[in-house]
Amino acid sequence: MPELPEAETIARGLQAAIAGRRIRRVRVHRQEAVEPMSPAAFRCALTGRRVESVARRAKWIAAILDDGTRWVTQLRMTGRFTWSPPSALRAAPHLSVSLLLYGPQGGGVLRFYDVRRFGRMWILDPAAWSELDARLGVEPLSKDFTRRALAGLLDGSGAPLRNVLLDQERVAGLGNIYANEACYLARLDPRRPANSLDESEVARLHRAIRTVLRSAVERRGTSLSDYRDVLGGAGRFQADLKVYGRSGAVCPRCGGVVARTVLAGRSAFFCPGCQR
DNA sequence: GCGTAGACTTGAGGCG
DNA sequence: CTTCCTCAAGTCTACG
Repeated sequence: MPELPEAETIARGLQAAIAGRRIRRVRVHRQEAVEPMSPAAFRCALTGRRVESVARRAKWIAAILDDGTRWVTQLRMTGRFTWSPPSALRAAPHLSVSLLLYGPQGGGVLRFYDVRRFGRMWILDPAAWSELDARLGVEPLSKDFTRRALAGLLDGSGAPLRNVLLDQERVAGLGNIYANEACYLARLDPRRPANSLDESEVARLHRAIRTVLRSAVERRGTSLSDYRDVLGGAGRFQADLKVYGRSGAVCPRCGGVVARTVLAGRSAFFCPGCQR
């Protein structure tokens, strides 16, 4: 599911829902979700803590707690949060972790679901968080992500462009949907060796990455199947997809036919007519 | 060091 | 209708 725009939408939703509230109760329904911590240690680390704020880094969700630790979630493919009033509803299938939170304006239940069970949560002290943060590449919507910075990242690799854009140690937050869409918008063949781009092509790609991500954040992400925001709302960027998941469709720019190929074991979509 | 294949996991959709 | 096969938003590990 979630790439940068989906994680951003979820983080903003969590900030609105739980920032300032205190965690009263924690239940771990699937212990793999918190490994290598034990469920008991995880519950103990969170219970009684106040959530100061919630933000996104790359595709990770990080809540800062009042003891200085970070409660970090990696959503992977199908991880999903829901926020609901404490009274309401029973849990649905695939529930991994649930928390009860209260604040001055009342409380609610935060639930973490994950059909495919890849999603994980950790409690990190400041040093462990710094280590994680340092391992991740530049935020593509930050001002550190310059054309020059992108050129430097691409120069280091002869692998296909699409694969390099997926490398979280280079650019942090792009996943398969937006990497493919950015290549399309930049009119670049995703199979091109990353280090073969000239200056104007790098400039086009830089602009395309930012345009695609900003637009997808504004649309609250792409809902192809599982992804929903914390209140259950779908994203709307799926209507704007030009190539991802659209092999055989007509290219809206040149009238060619969108093709699918496999790069490093994952689908790549592009229009052979106008991506060079 | 670099790049790719495989593994993890469950469910949906296509095909016959 | 059932069965089998392929594929899926991510990332970590193991090889060549």
